[in-house]
Amino acid sequence: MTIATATRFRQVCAEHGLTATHQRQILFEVLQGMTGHPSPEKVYAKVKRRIPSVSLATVYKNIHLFIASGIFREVSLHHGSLRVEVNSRPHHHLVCTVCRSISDIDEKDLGLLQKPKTLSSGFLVERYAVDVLGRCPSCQEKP
Amino acid sequence: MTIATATRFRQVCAEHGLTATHQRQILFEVLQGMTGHPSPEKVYAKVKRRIPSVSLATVYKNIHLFIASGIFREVSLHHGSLRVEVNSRPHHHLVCTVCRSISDIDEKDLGLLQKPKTLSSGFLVERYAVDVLGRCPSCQEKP
DNA sequence: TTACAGATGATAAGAATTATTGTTTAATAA
DNA sequence: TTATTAAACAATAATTCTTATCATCTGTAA
Ligand SMILES: [Mn+2]
Ligand SMILES: [Mn+2]
Ligand SMILES: [Zn+2]
Ligand SMILES: [Zn+2]
Repeated sequence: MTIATATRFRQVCAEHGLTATHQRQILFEVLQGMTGHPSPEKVYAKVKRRIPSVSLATVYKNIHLFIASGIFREVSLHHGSLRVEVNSRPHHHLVCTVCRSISDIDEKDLGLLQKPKTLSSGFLVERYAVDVLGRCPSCQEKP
Repeated sequence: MTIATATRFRQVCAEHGLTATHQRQILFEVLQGMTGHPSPEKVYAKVKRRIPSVSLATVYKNIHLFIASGIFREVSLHHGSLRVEVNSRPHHHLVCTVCRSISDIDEKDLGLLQKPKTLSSGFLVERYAVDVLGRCPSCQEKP
């Protein structure tokens, strides 16, 4: 870790009211150096190289803390348990970032996309799934 | 169950090459009668009212079977484990429906949306997350 | 009707995540 | 600097969700 990195980490912690612990700093640096969408286990493996005594629970807790603070995001808000889609109409989803409730919105009511069927990357498109992220009516009351 | 429903179920099974068992029929009817995005436990509870001896494992297995056959969908392809987003640029995701790999696509390269900031439903929009579902290059080889 | 591949129910096992608890540490003020 | 204390930590038990195993049963087609 460079002095600059360390300083920036302390700044980030100050901004979000977090205690600047050694474990958090290494986790922060490890995450910044990773690509893709790593799992907690993958992150843990990397942190452990630099802090052999680190606990998996600490990695989980601090990933959640970083996410709650907005320092990092999670890839998907619905990574929990399996849910069955029983609505056969073409539709998308309104996902509340606070309570994680999911409600349907008809494709036409969203009215926003012209969907390219091919992408330069060689990916064969089947369909688009849009999550509109935000706050549901009942979660707008408390700030 | 009406005769019509039973007949339609047999037809669906025939189309997809599935054995038409009693458990599957009740599951099918229960799913069709539900709204929202039920969990396997919720579905199990309803099936159990009509077949008290049914096993949770059977419900899981047949939900997966229905999904694999395309009779129902799952709400999200990434409902597995937590993944950290370490890419801070505005981007969306290409999700392979076969191997479930997730790769990034820059917002501008997707180039498709004009995003309404308000929705009639009273939902407060923060941002949009688009999953482009389809087949990644390596999964296009096998049909 | 019978044979049998495939489905079911009971339950053990596994994977991912969270809770608990005793110990250690970072921040702050004397 | 050192003492104080709330917060964070490591270790690990517990919980939740899902899948695997296996003995028994059943739907299908000959
Ligand atoms: Mn839906
Ligand atoms: Mn991404
Ligand atoms: Zn909400
Ligand atoms: Zn693929």
